[in-house]
Amino acid sequence: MIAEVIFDIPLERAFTYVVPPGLTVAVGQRVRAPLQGKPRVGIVIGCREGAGDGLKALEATVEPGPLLGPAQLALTRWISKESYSSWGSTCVALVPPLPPRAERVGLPGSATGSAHAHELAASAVSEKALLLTGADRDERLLSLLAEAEGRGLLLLVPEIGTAEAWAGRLQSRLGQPVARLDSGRPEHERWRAWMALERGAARRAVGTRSALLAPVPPPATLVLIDEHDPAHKPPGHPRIHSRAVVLERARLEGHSVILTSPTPSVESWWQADSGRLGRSDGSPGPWPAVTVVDSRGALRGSPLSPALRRGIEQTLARGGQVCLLVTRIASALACGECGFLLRCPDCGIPLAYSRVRRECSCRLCGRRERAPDTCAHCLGRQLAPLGWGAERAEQAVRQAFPRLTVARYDAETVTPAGAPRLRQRWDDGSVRLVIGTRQVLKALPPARARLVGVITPDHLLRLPDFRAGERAFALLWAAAEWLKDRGRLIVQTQHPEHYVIRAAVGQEQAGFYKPELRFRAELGYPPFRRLCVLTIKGRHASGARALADECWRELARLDGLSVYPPAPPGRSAGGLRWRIVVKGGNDLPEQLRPVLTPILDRRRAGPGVVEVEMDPVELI
DNA sequence: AGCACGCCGACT
DNA sequence: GTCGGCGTGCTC
Repeated sequence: MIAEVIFDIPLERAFTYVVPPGLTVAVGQRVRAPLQGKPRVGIVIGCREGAGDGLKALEATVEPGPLLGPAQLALTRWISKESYSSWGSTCVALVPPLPPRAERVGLPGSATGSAHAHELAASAVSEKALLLTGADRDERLLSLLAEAEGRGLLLLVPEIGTAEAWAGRLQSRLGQPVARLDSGRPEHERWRAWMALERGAARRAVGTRSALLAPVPPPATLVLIDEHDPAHKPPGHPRIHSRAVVLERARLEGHSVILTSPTPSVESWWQADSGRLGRSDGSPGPWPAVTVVDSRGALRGSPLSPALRRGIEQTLARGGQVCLLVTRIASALACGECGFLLRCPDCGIPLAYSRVRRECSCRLCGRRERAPDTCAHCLGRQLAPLGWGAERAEQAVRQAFPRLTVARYDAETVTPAGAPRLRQRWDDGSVRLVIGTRQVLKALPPARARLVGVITPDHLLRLPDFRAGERAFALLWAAAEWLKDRGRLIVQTQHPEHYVIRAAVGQEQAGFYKPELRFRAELGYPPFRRLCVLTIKGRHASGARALADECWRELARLDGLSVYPPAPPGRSAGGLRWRIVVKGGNDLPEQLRPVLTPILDRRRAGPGVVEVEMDPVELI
């Protein structure tokens, strides 16, 4: 007996092993096999009769039966083709963690098969998918799930923080235990939860990304919470949005889908507009009093306009709490004389400036360097931070309110372990004012908050990223929804007439989606066309340039695409790194395949490497 | 001659 | 992704 196995490596090929006597394996099963002399974990994708002369032998099976049925394997193949991630890395990323040592199946093992190794649905009978918006969406979701009592359920959240709350809510509403597959739980628990689903001992699960393929019996309901959240396309392989996977899985296996979001992605809104997705808007919900502060000509030296400063003083005097929102953690460093913006010489994006550490760092390549004293361009000495990142805003607020206890909440300052401590200090009122990025709204309860100040969303509105408006809209809407009608929302902006600002503060969704869809249609952005970004990295500037030109020439020969010429990411003259943006139709991955496959297959044999990002969430 | 480093092919 | 073989070039 011979088995074909794929591994977590960036290669499309499978490796062939002989199955030793006493071991039984099936397609979809997880196994250990030697690769480059060391045992590694892979997935069996094929079995056939044969002697297997000269082949190495499988070492062991990990579970007694397959983890992935035919339908899930077909889905992983689809994900791999859509995302240009190898089939092996796709499969390995989407199966549960390894079992605890005691539960491992050694030699010999027996293939028991799973309770429901799902076959492909005979006819794709996925009921119409539903998009839930509105302030009461969670409650309406729970009602829908209660009506579907007895069906399987897989509820996917964008990050671990919300998994616990959802598990609790489901349990108290539906009255049955919910399997936890989110990465917030220990590995052995996640493995056991997956196995319980496999056996049919559980049929409801809450999870994060790695639970996308969890075995729920069809027809089940697949729920994607906060479908607009960029966290649904996290770093790492496979590079694909969970929304796309959930919709395709439902089609293949015959599940139904519910997407929820206060501010749906423009893609999903459009799907609903064109009838491919049902939309249920629910009630608009309570809204805060909103003040839009026109900060044109102001805000040079302080993140606090007089109106916001007064608002903070009054809120504190009445015993309320304050949340100040920034749109990014770090500021950039710019020359006050010539306007030169300090960028990473390799990557071309502005370097993040930390005044505390007196250093600049690159978000892409991780390069760190001491903050310079003089401008490399004009030799001027007026280098100053640009924009209100969390660090700089915090310093300014501490200066303005020296006797106030101020806390900062963002990915850089708060560790998963430190979050409960801050939450405690917020709950007991020892922290009266918190400055943070949008995650702060999920981490802290709004009960005693009476003021939210958005320092400014202008940075988002001016980014050369077609999704920036959507992100600004989502931030403002989330801030208002958090506060409800308990307080005041103050937005400082130099663009008070911008449709993103007007729609958000006016609690009027159509005011955002209508002009946004028009803009995207005119310029050929999603959902009207699909995007792909190629990043070309070379060891030498000349090689990188040559490879970028080659990619560009080859792509330009394909029909039905718009291919933009190679450009350094960001605005500075690059060298080692180039970026090519491609626009195409719904089948963009297939359109690109004849050109990309030979180039990707060369790997490091060429003058550089090419990375493919389909459907990018941010273009910066 | 001896070693460090970087490049490149191979992985069953 | 990761390992190891091998060539270039520098040092003792």
